[in-house]
Amino acid sequence: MTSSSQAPADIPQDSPFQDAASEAASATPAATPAFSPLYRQIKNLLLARLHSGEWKPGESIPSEIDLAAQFRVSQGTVRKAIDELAAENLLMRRQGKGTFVTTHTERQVQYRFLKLLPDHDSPNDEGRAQRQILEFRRMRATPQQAQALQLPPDAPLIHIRRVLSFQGVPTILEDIWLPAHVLKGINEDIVTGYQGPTYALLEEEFGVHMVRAEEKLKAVLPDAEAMRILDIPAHTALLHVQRLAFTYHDTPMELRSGLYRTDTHHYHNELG
Amino acid sequence: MTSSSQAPADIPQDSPFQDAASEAASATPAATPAFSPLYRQIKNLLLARLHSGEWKPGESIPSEIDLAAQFRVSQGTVRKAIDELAAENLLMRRQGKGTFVTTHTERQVQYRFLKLLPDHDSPNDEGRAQRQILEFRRMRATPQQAQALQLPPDAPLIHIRRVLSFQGVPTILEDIWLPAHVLKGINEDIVTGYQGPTYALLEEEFGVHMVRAEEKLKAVLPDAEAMRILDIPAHTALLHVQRLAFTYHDTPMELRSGLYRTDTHHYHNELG
DNA sequence: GAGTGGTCTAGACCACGCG
DNA sequence: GCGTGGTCTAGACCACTCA
Repeated sequence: MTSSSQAPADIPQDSPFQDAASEAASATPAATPAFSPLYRQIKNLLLARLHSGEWKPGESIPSEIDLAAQFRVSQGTVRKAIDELAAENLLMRRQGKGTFVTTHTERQVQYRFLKLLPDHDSPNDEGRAQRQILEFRRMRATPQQAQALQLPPDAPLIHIRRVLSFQGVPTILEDIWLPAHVLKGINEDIVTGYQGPTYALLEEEFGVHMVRAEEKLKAVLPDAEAMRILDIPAHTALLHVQRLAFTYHDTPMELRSGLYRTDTHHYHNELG
Repeated sequence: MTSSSQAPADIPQDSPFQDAASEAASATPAATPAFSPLYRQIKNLLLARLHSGEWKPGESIPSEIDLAAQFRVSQGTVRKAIDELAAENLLMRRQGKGTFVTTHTERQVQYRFLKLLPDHDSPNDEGRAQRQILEFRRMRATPQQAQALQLPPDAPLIHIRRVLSFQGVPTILEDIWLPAHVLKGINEDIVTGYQGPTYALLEEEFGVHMVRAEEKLKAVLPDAEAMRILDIPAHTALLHVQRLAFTYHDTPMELRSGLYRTDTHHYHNELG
């Protein structure tokens, strides 16, 4: 192997590594020098294959040695690429078993994005929330919604309104908006009948995998409907949580607006 | 030290990389000793030196090659230890320059733990918050406080009450409790006179470095005093943020209780 | 040009899960 | 016992910073 380039020498010329490596190595005219190490290019290839659905949530991907052979790089380089994807919660490593595509279906990580916890551990845990769908309808995006979801104006949306109850107490009133075009065949029965987290449903039925989210929190007072649905008096302050959730490649895929009761629960956050 | 042994000279005898002979010689405890890789032991040694104050915030630590020589391990092993510390925001790497101890003093990361952002980017940013100390006093920990801070009952605390204003508008009313025994020589003038984040003060004056924190959020209504200080009507819901901040080794060092106005600001959070 | 972190390799071996 | 991820080494070279 030549010492002039770290790129694998015996890769055919149409290999993406050839291009990427020589691009980085050759004196780029101007604009973006933006050196991209080999492991990051591998990472992007893995990302593309994840996004393409070649490996589905819950499945295992090829072993590090296999991938290293496929890409003609060393195991260490593949390893570093996987490390980053694991750090972003896209992959999960299990020693002795393999590397798996993250899923919202597994018990372990089912409620990754739900930060509301009971103030005191309830002895009778009941597992988790009970869901009740209040509304399911098709609508057109408002300008704000279209902008947030990066959709054209008036794009068709699915709107779901629901209540989550813990131990029989209605605690979260939530509106969810999703782009209709990615949820082919969705209907109220599917949503109502599904047991388990919304993101698990999206994953299983529509191949939409939520990867990360941003939330904006405010303290608010309930309107008449929220008072009624959550069964609370007017002077109960609520936590308003607006969420924008993303799938691969930072594509926004869900808008969510929730009202959380915080008299018996709290929103938990870790600061690093 | 010969090169035949994997065990570095400075590492305690419990290194799992000791050869079979010494492993057999040392009495292995009954309970599973929970295998700890070499790089994690290195990490703990670095952590100890950080905690000891040998390397102060803002300073650089020895180069990877130096450390590798000191610990008699390869650069890659030191590197992995530093990687983890950098991921935990204890160290910061700067290519070409060195590895530095994280500090709350630097502009870049000054407000790491403040998640309250203006709803709209204000054209006149003003930099950051104005602080006003309302109260500084010594007190004894309540049972709850003592428990949270892992202190003996009635342990002496410093209590600071203050208001943070953004662009002249009082926005955060905050109570801070700190163990008095680690803040030798603290007085009201030091606190009042200091410009900059509280954690920068603690770092510079008392060598206390906050590393991470946990927050519990609730929506509440203001009491009379909060209404007066924040200049808001009774029907303004506020975000109540209770924080427990930790220094090295997960030692709790600060208890904080804040009321945030969220009519013009919001609490921003990223979910991974 | 010297020094630092960052990348990559090839090979060896260890810990773990499972049939 | 085999295959998987996980650790560790030694050495080479690249990218960046600064004197």
